[in-house]
Amino acid sequence: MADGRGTSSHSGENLLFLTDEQLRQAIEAMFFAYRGFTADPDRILVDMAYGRAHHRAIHFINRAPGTTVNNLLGLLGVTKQSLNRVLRTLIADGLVESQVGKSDKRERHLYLTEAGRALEQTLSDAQRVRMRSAFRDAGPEAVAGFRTVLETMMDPEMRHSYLRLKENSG
Amino acid sequence: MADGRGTSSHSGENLLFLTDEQLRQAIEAMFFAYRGFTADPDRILVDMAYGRAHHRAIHFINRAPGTTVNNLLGLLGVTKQSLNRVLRTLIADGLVESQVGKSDKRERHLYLTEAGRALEQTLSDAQRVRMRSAFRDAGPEAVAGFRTVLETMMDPEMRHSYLRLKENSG
DNA sequence: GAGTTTACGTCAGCGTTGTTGACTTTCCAA
DNA sequence: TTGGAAAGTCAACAACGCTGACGTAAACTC
Repeated sequence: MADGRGTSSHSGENLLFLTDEQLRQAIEAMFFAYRGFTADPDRILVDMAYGRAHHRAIHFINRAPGTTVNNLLGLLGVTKQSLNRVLRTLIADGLVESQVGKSDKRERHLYLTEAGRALEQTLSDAQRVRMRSAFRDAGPEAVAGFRTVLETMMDPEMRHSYLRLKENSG
Repeated sequence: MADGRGTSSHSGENLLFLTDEQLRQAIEAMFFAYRGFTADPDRILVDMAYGRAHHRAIHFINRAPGTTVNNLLGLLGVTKQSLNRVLRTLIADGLVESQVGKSDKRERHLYLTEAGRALEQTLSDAQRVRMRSAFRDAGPEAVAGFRTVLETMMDPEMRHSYLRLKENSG
């Protein structure tokens, strides 16, 4: 493995395909691309007092309106305290509304306000511009492959969350 | 745009293909997949006193041995002070060696020590396991598409750095 | 009905990693 | 020889993760 030729013991095209060098390049591509992926919303957020964590919270509240704090915790993969710090400011700033649950009053259901939806739109528009142009340049087949690989790269739990969101939104 | 049908004004398959909903799903896929992407090395790093920033520095020093601090700065996209904090600990711990430049003595050329290479191997092995398995499951065509989209998603500067690294190692 | 668990909020403290700003040292080049 | 680039350092700060502890209310379970 340390010789850079890969651990694959298959023959034919698979050996070429799965060399350590190819994988290393993909790792770098992932790193550089993710930088681009977050760059546009980040630029918008610095002008406000918000960061990437706020963007993520807003994104998922928009995707799953009425979601509970616990549910959101699972999606974001952070601690309650970490999320709370973000939610507190968003609620205080009138971007997010927290409603006590009807059937279970311990739960808080989260919704974007009008202002919250506006910010979400601004942020996701910015992010989609880059995605759309990359998708257009790469072509439909490349995009299909892109999504397939991303899905298989997720942790199983996250894949489950991802697919559930996908189903509930068409 | 707010109606969720996309900004595309083209007709035919492109309209279906580039809906805001499709793009939104891709954004989520990118988010969840990146979490998986970093999860394995992160697990190794917590046991040491290191974080993701150390991993990135080690990765690129390994990829471009003898690179200068300034060069590394550009690749990582962080400030000199931020990188310096990381490099200092890596040098103190004997994982990275800093050599004064011969032609230009202001420059420091960075190399991994034996111990540094060992850690790099451990980290990238862990990261490659997931990539390799995702690539195998998704198949060669999906992988080609994956890489195409990632490359078109990068900022032009980053794409240039990426391609340069690729040439020098491919 | 009492005791336990669950959901949520909060306080305090800490670590990593990013930022600016100011300053010094070294050294190349005009 | 002087200006400026490269590198390093110090200080201060912010975003955003974390753990641990504590409190409250509601829901459950025996």
